[in-house]
Amino acid sequence: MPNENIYNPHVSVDCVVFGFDGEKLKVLLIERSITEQNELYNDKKLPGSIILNDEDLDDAASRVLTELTGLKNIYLSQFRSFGGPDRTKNPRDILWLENTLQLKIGRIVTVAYVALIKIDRKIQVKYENTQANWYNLDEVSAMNLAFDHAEIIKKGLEHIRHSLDIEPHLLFELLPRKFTISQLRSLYDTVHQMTSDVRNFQKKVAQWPYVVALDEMEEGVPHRAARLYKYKK
Amino acid sequence: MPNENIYNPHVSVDCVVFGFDGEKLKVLLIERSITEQNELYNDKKLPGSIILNDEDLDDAASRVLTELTGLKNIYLSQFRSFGGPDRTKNPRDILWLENTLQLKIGRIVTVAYVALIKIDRKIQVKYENTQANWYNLDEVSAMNLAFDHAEIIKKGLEHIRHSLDIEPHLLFELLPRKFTISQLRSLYDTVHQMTSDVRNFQKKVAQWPYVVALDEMEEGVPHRAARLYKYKK
DNA sequence: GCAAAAGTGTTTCTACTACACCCATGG
DNA sequence: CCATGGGTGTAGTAGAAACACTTTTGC
Repeated sequence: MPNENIYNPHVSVDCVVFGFDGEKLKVLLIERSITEQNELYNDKKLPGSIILNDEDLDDAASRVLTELTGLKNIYLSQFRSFGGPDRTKNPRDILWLENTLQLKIGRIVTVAYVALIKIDRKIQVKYENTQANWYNLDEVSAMNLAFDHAEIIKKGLEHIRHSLDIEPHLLFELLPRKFTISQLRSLYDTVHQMTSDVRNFQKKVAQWPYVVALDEMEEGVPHRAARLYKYKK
Repeated sequence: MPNENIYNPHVSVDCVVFGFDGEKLKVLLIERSITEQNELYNDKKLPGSIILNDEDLDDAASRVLTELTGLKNIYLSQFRSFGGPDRTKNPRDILWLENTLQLKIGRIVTVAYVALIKIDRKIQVKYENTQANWYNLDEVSAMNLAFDHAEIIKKGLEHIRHSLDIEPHLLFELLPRKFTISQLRSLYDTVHQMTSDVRNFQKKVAQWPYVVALDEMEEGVPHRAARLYKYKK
């Protein structure tokens, strides 16, 4: 198998890519099709890849994201590795791996990353015959997912909630460059699983020096237009 | 090489084991000796191991700790993986690995754990001809360490400071079963890199329901004896 | 009796909570 | 003119911070 000199088939990276559509947190999943005993089987998987020889883990995760979205400068953070000996034992997953990689596969330890992207950026969601789509996080538990990807998403969500809690700057990775306080509050509430008071929230962001008001208003809304703000590091 | 059926030589675990001696945080390191070109070379390394085939990552880390200390029920938490392609390229490290494991070694991705242990427990610090010792964390940066273990310790320290901050229960993993408020405060201050006020600290722990006063006092101290407390979950 | 650490209260300040009404705009 | 979401202030509470002296014990 020629790929053995290019790939390290013992370690992979997987990315839990989060977005925010104004109402809910979403995760980017790749559609997967497997023909198993002449039956076509569809499920989803996380964007990921086994690592290349001589490739650093962070670089592998960046590569996956760039190939998937066409974007650079995405917030990306390693959060956990998954290496249970059973995680690559589902026959469907083995079949898919060996077809995709043209490699004999044993146990794969995967290093998982979370990424945050602005869902409004027109991302190229196609990559090597794969189609990616955004899904609400609360739908994910009812889906068929490859490997232990359901578990990875769950842990990734916990991790990113915690990160967004202690590091509010990261919230702006999920919002458009220009946003209203309502959008920010909606995101904040979603992340913290609460409904915060409008006035108290305004006070809170007023003392975040990195949220600056613009001389611009929302347009095309059927009610009073809200002021736009931007994030300034 | 016969070990190939037992070990997975592509993935390892390393444990950053923290202790507290009453004054400073310490880390447990293993003395390593290498004979290189007829010269004996000494340095230190983290306790660790490549994983066994069909062994989960957490199990591998537990195994390392149990073999090292003889203890079970140690707080242990995965915090990060390190997989730079250069981390196993130092000739000294390669030599040591191949001698120790009797295996040809390529790149190894390591999954790092932090562990907390009560330094007073008489641990069996010997294991397979290795000798382990406690070192102050501020001395570590000046030491010769194997692989990228200096980096791993640094990241582990950051991680455990954060964990101890958001989860005060973990402080008691580092203290003796019976402790004084001073000891607890000293640990707290070390972790948080501050010097807290004595009275405010007493008030704070008074409302921690899991710190309970005992009917016992310190003994053998050349001043007023302090009350002893215990941690009750 | 003195050195050394234990133990104890009050005040201030700050951060978070609760709560209700008028405003601007599009249709 | 009405429906929809935007935007504003005050009072109360709870938790953290500042701050100094008396107590106990061994030597």
